[in-house]
Amino acid sequence: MSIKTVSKTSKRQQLLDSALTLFVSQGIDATSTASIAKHAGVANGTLFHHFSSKEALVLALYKNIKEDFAIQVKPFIFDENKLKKQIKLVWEQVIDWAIINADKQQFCLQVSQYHQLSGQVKTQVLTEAFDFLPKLIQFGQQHKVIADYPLELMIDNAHGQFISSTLYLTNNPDLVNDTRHREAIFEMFWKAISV
Amino acid sequence: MSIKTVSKTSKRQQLLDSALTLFVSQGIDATSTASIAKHAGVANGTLFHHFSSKEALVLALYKNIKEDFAIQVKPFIFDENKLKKQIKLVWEQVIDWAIINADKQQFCLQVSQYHQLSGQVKTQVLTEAFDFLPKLIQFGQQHKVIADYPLELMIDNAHGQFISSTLYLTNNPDLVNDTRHREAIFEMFWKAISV
DNA sequence: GTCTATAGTGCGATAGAC
DNA sequence: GTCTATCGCACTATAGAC
Repeated sequence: MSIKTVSKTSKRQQLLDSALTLFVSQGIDATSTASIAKHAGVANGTLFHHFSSKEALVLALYKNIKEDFAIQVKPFIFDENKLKKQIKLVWEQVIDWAIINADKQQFCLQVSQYHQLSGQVKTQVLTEAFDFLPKLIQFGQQHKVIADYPLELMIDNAHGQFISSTLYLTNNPDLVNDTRHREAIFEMFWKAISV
Repeated sequence: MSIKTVSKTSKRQQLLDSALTLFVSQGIDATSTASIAKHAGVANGTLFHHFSSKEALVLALYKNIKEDFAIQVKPFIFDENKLKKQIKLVWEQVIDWAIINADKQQFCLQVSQYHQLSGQVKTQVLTEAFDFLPKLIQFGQQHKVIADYPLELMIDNAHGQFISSTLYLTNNPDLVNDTRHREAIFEMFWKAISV
């Protein structure tokens, strides 16, 4: 890897990092491309060399985050005898990721209401990154551990409970390591989706 | 009520109606005050006579919607012997409202990510309008029908499941009257919050 | 209370030198 | 690949006539 390549990657990454910081603190629309470049310590025009438009920057950031997130929490094998434990582990990992990466989680919520990106594109990013989710649910349904409600509905419900749980913990940081609250959060989720 | 007053109320309401339509189809930030005035059939400056700023317009619209919503679904008395039925009724009313008023529901989601309005103001609107919600949950907990998880957590969880359920039905309009799906939606919610 | 006209600002994106 | 400089446009909010 040449020095040039390192420099290239670096400026691009600096722009992504600065964009995340500013988007989360000000909102996406309220953050100008000029302010992102300034915060990243690069020139105005450099941003448009790496990203063809502001929308393209937002999408690239969104994709990076969701793909990293999915890789970190993806379980590789399903074990029918330990399925509840396995799902609990995934659930706790997912919650922990969202607490530790509160800024990235917040940005993803912003993107969900960012009209300049089409719903189709956003859905595609999600379904490609989280392809293991339908498999895990169907596996649980086949082994009579997960209730057999419609698949899409269960995914949306799980997503909704994930978001509300992480918002709750982010707004009450002192409860992140409180066993009673963490157990209650998982219990509600588990009772909802299990047989 | 004089003709003048009627006319005043009318233009103001036309502005609110047009704002809702344009916000939902384009996003709040992407909708200019000029385009709202044009859509409402009034002059540019008239908007700023009724609302001191764009933010004030957004807040007024948000308050109107949340207060109307809360009034429509608020139960007046709690009956310990029919509590599950009563909660199911409220739940179905709440879901039905969000489906019928899909634009208003969508706008509320946009507001939740609208940084120009402080989180404090938004929370205040919600807690004042939905003051019956903590009372209902605590009543259920006292009568051993609702699980005694922390109150705020249950409210957030219910809110999360409400949002995911209405998104699911809005994206799949043919399922709105499908009994299997509607039952599954309530069952997940009920299992999560009940003892 | 409603209008027209516009002030004043800040934005996304491009051009062209290095 | 990075920079400086800037174009052209759209926006919020105000001023002042009616």
